[in-house]
Amino acid sequence: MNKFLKEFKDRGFFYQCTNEDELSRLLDKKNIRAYIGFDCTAESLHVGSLLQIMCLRLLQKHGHQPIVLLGGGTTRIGDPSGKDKTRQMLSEKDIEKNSKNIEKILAKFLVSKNKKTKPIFVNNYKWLKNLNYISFLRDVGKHFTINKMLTFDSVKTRLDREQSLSYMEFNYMILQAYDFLELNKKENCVLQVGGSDQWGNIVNGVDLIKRYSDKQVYGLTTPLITLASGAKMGKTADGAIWLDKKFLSSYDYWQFWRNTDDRDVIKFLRFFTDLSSNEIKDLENNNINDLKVLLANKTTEMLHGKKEALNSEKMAKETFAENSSGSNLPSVIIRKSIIDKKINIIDLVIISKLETSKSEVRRLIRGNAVKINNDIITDEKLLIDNKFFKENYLKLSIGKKRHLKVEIN
RNA sequence: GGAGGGGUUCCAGAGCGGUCAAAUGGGGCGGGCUGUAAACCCGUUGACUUCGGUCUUCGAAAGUUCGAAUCUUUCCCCCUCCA
Repeated sequence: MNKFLKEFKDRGFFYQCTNEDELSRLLDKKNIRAYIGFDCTAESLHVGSLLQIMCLRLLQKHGHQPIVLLGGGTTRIGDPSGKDKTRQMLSEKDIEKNSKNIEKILAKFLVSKNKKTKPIFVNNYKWLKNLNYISFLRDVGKHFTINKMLTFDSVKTRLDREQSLSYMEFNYMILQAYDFLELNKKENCVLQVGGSDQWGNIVNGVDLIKRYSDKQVYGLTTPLITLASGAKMGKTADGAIWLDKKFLSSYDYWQFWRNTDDRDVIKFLRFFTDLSSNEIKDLENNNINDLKVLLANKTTEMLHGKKEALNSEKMAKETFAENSSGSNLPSVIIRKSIIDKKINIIDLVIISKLETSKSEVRRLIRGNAVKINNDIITDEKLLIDNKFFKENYLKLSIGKKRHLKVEIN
C-alpha cells in the first residue's frame, strides 16, 4: 500500500475511498494535488475541522500539494447535509470576512516553505459568481438526474421528515461537484478529502468529472469523531473550541486537550499530533496525565506556537499543582479608587466578569466555591480592601478551574 | 381545501383556576471522592435582596376573576392526518 495511505489508515483517518487500489497506485507513481473544502459559515474554524486540517498536513508530509477550498460561494447557498433546517442566510460581507479569517487560521497549520507542497488557497466564489445559468445547466446539469439526487441522504432525510428543502439548497451538491471539476481543470486536482458526511457530495464530483471529461479522480473520507462520552467533538457547553485566539485563548485551548477523556487520549495523539505511530505505541503505558499534557502541548504548539504552549503548561502547573498565586493567570485590572472605597466580594466577582449574576455568586459562596488567595470565602458581605492585595494583585477563584488575577491600577 | 394536536424556564417534558419561580429527566454549575479523568454521591440551576421578602417569566395582545401557565377572544408560529 502507498505510504501516504498507510499512514492515513494507521492514524485512523480512513473511512471510505472511491477506488482505493487505483488511488494507492497513483500516489506511488507521483505527487498529486488534493483538496478539502471549508465552509465559511462562522468567523473561525473549531476543532471539528481539525481532522480535516491534519489530513492536509499529512498530504504535505508525503510530498503532495494540498488545495484549500474556501466555500465563499457555496456558503451563500448552504449545505443541507446533516441539517434538518435551512440555515439562516449570511450576509455577503460576513462570508467574505469569514473566509479571510479562516484562510489565516489554515495557513498556520500548513507548511508554505516548500514550493512543491505549499498550500494553494482558492475561493469558489471566484468561479461560482459568474456562472451562466443556461450554459451551466447544459454543461453540468445534464449529468445529474433528479432520480439519483433524490436518493442522497441529505435530500432524503429532509423529504422523509417533510421538512422543506429549497431549490437553492437542492443545488448545493451540484455546485460542490462543479468545484471539483473546476479544480481538476484549472489546478489538476485529482483527489477530494472530506468528512464522512461529505461522501455523497464527493462521489458526485468524481462522477461528474468522469462524465464531463472522462478523467478518473478520487474521493477519500474521514470518520466522524465521537468522544468516549458520546458527545460530538469540539462542542462543549461553553461553546465551540475555536482555533482562533480571538474566540478562545491559547490557555483555554490547552486546557481543552488537557481535559481529554482517558479513553480518547491515544486516539487523539494519533489524530492531532505529528508523533509517529511507533512513538505513540511506545508511549501507551505512560502515565495518562503525562500523556494528556503531551497532547495539550503538541496541539497548542501546532496552532499557537511553542511559547504559548509552554506558557499554558506553566500556568496550569501553578494553578493546579502548586496552588500558588499564579502570576501568569489571565488578569483583570480595576481602579485603585474602587479598592480604596472597599468593594463587596460579590461585586468584585461581577466586575471581574467571572460571573454575571449576583444571585449566582451568592449561591457559589454558599457552596464554598469562591476563593481569594486560595482561602474559601464564606461571608457574602465580606468587604475587599487593600489588605487582600499582595504586590498589587489578588487571586480570585471560582471552583477549581476558573482563576483570575485581579490587579489594581 | 377538510379534520385535529400543540407552542411552558438551557433542552426534553409534566402542570390545566389559588398550596407554581412551576414536577421529572437531561445538560450546566458547585461540593465530595480522585488524577484538572471516568463512574458514583450530595447540593444547586429567573433576577434582586437589609435573607423577612420583592420583582419579572409559561408564543403575542386584550379580557373574565379577589386571584391565570391554567378560562375566553383575537393574532402569530409549528406539527399530524385526510384530500
